[in-house]
Amino acid sequence: MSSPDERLLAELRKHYLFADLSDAQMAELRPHLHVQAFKQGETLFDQGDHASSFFMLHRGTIKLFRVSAGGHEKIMRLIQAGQSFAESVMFMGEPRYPVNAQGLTPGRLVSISAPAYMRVMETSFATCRTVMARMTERIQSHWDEIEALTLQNTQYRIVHYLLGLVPTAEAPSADLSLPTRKGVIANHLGVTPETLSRVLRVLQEEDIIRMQGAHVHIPSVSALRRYSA
Amino acid sequence: MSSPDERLLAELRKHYLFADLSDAQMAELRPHLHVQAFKQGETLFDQGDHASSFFMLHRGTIKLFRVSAGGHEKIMRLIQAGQSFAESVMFMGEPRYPVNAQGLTPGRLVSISAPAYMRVMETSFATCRTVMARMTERIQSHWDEIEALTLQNTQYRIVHYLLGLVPTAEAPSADLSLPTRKGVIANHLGVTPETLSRVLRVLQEEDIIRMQGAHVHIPSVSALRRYSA
DNA sequence: GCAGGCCATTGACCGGTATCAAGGAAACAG
DNA sequence: CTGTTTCCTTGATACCGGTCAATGGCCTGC
Repeated sequence: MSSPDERLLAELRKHYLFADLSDAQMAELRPHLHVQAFKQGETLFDQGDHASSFFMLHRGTIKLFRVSAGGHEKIMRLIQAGQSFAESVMFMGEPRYPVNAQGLTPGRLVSISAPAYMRVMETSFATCRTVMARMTERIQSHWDEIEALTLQNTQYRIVHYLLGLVPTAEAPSADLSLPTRKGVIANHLGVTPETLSRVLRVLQEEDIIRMQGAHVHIPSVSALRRYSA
Repeated sequence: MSSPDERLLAELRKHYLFADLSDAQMAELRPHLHVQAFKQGETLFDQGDHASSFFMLHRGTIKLFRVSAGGHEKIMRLIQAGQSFAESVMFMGEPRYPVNAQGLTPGRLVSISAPAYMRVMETSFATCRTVMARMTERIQSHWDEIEALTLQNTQYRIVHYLLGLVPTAEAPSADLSLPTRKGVIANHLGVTPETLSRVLRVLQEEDIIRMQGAHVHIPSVSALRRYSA
């Protein structure tokens, strides 16, 4: 746990949470930022924990998840380097983390004091507006997920997940790497690893995709897109 | 389509969108508010429509829903009198409604010009903060819904829906009316009307609830709560 | 190089929920 | 009051995806 150096600070300013802040505002915030390393499998916080900070992930991968009464786990969100998470604790009367967070890999993150950031935001409507815009995007994506869970079958969800990983939307073909283990992806999509495996096999048998470990080759993105219609 | 009268204006000010505004701010907003009646079954907007306003429902019930490629419908949210909806269009670069909206009953609503409200919000951090807090609540409820869809069976979801309708959390027993038709509720919960009917029958056979049309009597709320564990 | 562990795959089976189809009850119009 | 419509209920059946169990592949550490 230490303060971020100049280099990291410069990187932070590219993130939407800090992009619109003045140098003075940034300086005010600086003492309330802390860098923290974590190990693979390390618990960062548990659902229900009292929350005074939110985070920006610098290196590594984190899963945000909930656990059912029956002990089953559902990954709500996978956090990759450069993404922030748990900003919402800023706006809670009794701030508690709504999910568990655990490192999927070792990594480093920056914790941001929620009250301190809130004070700065009070003097930056531009930041306010950006934060609200991001929250709106998240709400949209939740609606998309709820729609997919109720209206579409698993094959559709898996195909759409793959399409979401395609780097450039226009290119006719694509090559991509799965961002994490297949079991984790399956859980995130709300299916079992067995089902994911079976669907991917069908896609390979139909020559829609080709796989080699975590590497996926899509000869025709439009063919894959047609497949989910 | 007309301007709201004094009485309605006073009612609006109880709503979180207007509660923190000064008289001057309210006066500035007034020309950008419009009252509008709608009929049962009337479409208020379609998903993808260009959006320059959001709404506050004054009387009646509205469904926000999406339609799958196969023509199936999923109700994302049921709006009751006093609730606002589609505020998020304020924060979009290219504002388009993310769902369809249709009247389930006849009713009246107030439309609010998104850019006008945004201008006012710029001068009221208190309102900003409240809006962000509401968005946070919505995000939480989406997470709850996603968790329920992936981690819990339909009986659990239905029981929890009933528990959410109980007026006072403390009372040992409860009486309540379903807010709309059962088919609509079933769709909102992501099940078929047949399944809802069957689950409700089981709950009645086990003497957990008693039903008479849209009226539900719960002899023991804690027994019902235990039922979903 | 070999043993052990983790992860992915494959197969057999089961169960929950949707679907299809029919009947019944309540609301509504004439 | 009666016919009509809409909604709810009930039953029979099908199917998707989960669960359980076994195998195989890859990586790691010794």
